[in-house]
Order: sequence, then C-alpha cells, then structure tokens
Amino acid sequence: MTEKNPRTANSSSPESDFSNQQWPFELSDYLSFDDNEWLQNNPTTESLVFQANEVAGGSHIEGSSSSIRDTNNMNMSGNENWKKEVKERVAFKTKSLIEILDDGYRWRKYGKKMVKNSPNPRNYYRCSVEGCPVKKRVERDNNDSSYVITTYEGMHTHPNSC
DNA sequence: CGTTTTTGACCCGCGC
DNA sequence: GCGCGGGTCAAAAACG
Repeated sequence: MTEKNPRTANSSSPESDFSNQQWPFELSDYLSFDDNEWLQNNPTTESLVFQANEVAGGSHIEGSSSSIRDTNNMNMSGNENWKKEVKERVAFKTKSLIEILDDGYRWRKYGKKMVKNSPNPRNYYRCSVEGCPVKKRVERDNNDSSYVITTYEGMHTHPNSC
C-alpha cells in the first residue's frame, strides 16, 4: 500500500470515512443488512449471500464459489457440534473497486493467498482489537473482477472504535 | 514510535 | 505415508 489507504486516524469517525468512499449504501444500512433481503435484491447472486451457523470442522470452503453453496448444505452427520459455539458467517458480494471496505472497525491483514482456480489473490483480515474473534475474508470474483466477495466471520465483542 | 503491511514458511485435515 | 489445499503466524519493512 502507498496511497490506497485513506484511513488510519479517521477510523474513529466512520461517518466521515464513508464520505470519502463511494459506498452505495450507508454504514447503518450496511450493518443491518438482512441476508434474506440481499437475496431478494440480488437474485443473480445465487446463494453467495447467506447467514449460517458454522461449526468448527463443519464444511470448509474448498474450490471456487460453487463450493460455497455446499457450506449452506451442512451435513447432518456432524450436527452435534452445533451446541458447541455458534459462529456467524456472512458473505457479501459487492460491486466495488475497493476491497478494503471499512465498517468502522480496524482490520489488520494477516495473510494473502492465491486461489488455485483464479489469478485473484485472497486477503485475510482480522480485527485489530484484542478479544475480537472477528475475521474477514476478502476475495475477488473469478468471473467479475469488478465484484468483491467479503466474508465476515464472528461477531464483534467490543464497542465501536469511537 | 507505533502500527500495519508484506511475504514466506509452517500447520492442519483429509484424500489417495 | 505423502501430497495437496487452505489457513494462520511470524519477522522485517513501510508508513503515518
């Protein structure tokens, strides 16, 4: 990075932060997004947007986006893990040139990997706040480089950066 | 100066 | 048993 990070000190003010970006939605709307609503608004998105209670060792996303559908189809054979911990998993498919979508939290990149089926790199982000098990996975669409698939994992256990 | 980014290496699960 | 795929960590560098 060198000039693609218009944030850093303004993380405390997500409002002004967003004014700088070309977000098609408002921060509040973005946070209260309903997976069901998204499906209605984006019928072409298939099952890319979903909210599932994942379990450790449940179904890993292997392959391309087509495999993501498998994640929705959890296996009943290991449903006993459900009582363990509920992990919220939300995937967003947004048409934007920027992949670093600021949601008011601080994200620290902890890894970059190349998908074997695409020349698109996959970025792994994590909440900089300690105690926040929230993880973010950002990947570009294979078919539409203009689209960005952002997958949020976990819930924020700390107040906003404000 | 602190924080974050970056890249490579390492680790884990499972498939064959 | 080894290889593959994916995911994570870690040390150093870069940036504000």
